[in-house]
Amino acid sequence: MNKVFLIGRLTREPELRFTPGTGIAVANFTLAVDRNYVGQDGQKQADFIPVICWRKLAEVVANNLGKGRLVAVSGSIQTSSYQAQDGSKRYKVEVVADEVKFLDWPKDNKDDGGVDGFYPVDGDEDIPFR
Amino acid sequence: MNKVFLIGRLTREPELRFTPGTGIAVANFTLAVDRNYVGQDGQKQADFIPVICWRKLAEVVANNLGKGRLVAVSGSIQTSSYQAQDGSKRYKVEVVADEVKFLDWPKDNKDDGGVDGFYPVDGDEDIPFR
Amino acid sequence: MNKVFLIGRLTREPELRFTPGTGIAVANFTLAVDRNYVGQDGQKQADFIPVICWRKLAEVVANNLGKGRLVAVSGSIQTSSYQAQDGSKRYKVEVVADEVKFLDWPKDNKDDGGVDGFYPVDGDEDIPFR
Amino acid sequence: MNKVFLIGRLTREPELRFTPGTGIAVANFTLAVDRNYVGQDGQKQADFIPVICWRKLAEVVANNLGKGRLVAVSGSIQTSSYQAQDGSKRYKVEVVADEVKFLDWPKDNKDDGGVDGFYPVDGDEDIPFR
DNA sequence: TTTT
DNA sequence: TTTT
Repeated sequence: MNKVFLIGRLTREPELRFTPGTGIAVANFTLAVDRNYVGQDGQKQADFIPVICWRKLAEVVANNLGKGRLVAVSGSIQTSSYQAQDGSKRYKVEVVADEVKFLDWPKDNKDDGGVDGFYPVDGDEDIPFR
Repeated sequence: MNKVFLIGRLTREPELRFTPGTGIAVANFTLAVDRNYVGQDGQKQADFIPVICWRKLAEVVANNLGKGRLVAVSGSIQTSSYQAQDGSKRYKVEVVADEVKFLDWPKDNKDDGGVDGFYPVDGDEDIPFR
Repeated sequence: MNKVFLIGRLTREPELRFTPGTGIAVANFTLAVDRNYVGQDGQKQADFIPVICWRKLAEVVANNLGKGRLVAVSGSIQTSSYQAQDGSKRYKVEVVADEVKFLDWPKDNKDDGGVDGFYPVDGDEDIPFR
Repeated sequence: MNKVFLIGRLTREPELRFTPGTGIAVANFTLAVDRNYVGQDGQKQADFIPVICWRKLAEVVANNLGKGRLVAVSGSIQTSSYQAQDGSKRYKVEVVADEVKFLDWPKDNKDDGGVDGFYPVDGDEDIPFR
């Protein structure tokens, strides 16, 4: 069992890429998740969690989310290792999202029509994926 | 919201340390969490997740767990940054445990007496903490 | 381990009561949580989950939330049994909240001033409790 | 979002049934989940949570689990209403499992062969489902 | 109706 | 008895 639930805001635009041979969509973003407590010396009060998602979910995320947007993410923790430029082994820990739920919608958003009624209004729209 | 649930096995003995000035106990271990799927090319089938715990929980973990033990962990994801030896900034992602539940007990364990039947057998013992 | 995470909307005002002798605050509400799928025959598309909370959290909830508000709840499932009016034994299953995070704020809300910008806007406000 | 994680023991054998027309497998069981705290007056220290599962998972559960077995369940809370015998409306709250992980294996178990190597040993075996 |  |  490996389950994660996060609610936080994107620190920047998601990055969308495609796997070289197979052309599968991958999106990366960082989620700023506020801590409930404050550091005794005013230190960092948020965790900045790297999130990755794949395929249809990657595209929905890349096409609909931007810096500052509030989302809920469910998924799991994935670890991997890779070779750094200096040849040393480095370890990566990130969250693989399998659901991303939009929890707000920009107030100044003008585009509130949307094709064929699909439109993530009021955070009550689930992302179709997989 | 920042919630994590893991079930897996310790890859080695937990490391117990104490904070310099204040002497607060900290334990670190890595949890091997099996994936449900297998890589198409026989790749890695487990995630190796760094876990940290504090105070009483750190001591209970260090005194009772060892390599191969099966546990359930609940907690949250914590990120931090630090200076690497070469001066570059590096990022760390780990799980801060706030509950660790023992789910097995070594079969070859001889010490199965304990006062008045109190003994963390069968994974039904909750770790008192905080 | 007994952990629950929900995101949904209140179906009505929370009910605030106090325990008879001790005067401890208790609040009850129902959370409508949309399902991701639709019934093949247009059946119910939401679960209506009973939630209870205690003490300070009960008061914050009762004083700040109303019908239609979007929240995230973390807690656990609690079961109990009781005597029905006809003397038969009945079983109750509900969620005991230990965190409630506000995820929206009513649009027509006039009270958006607050001292020095502190105001639970944008779902980024954590409920202090316990 | 509607997510549940439980670790507990079955209070009895699972019940396996099949839907009337379509013959889909359904299994029901109750999970006894110990509470971390004790009632001030020695009250109940466990929650008895109704769990339902479907199809392949229902069959695996019914064929492999019995009273007292320790499992981890992930799933969601589902509510429904029905007509009681006296005509009154009654509400049901239960957990729909989508993963069940075996965490122990009976000590006195003689049947440790199993067809084609499939055998839930050491709690490290995931239930294949869906 | 409750498990260890 | 159900929310948007």
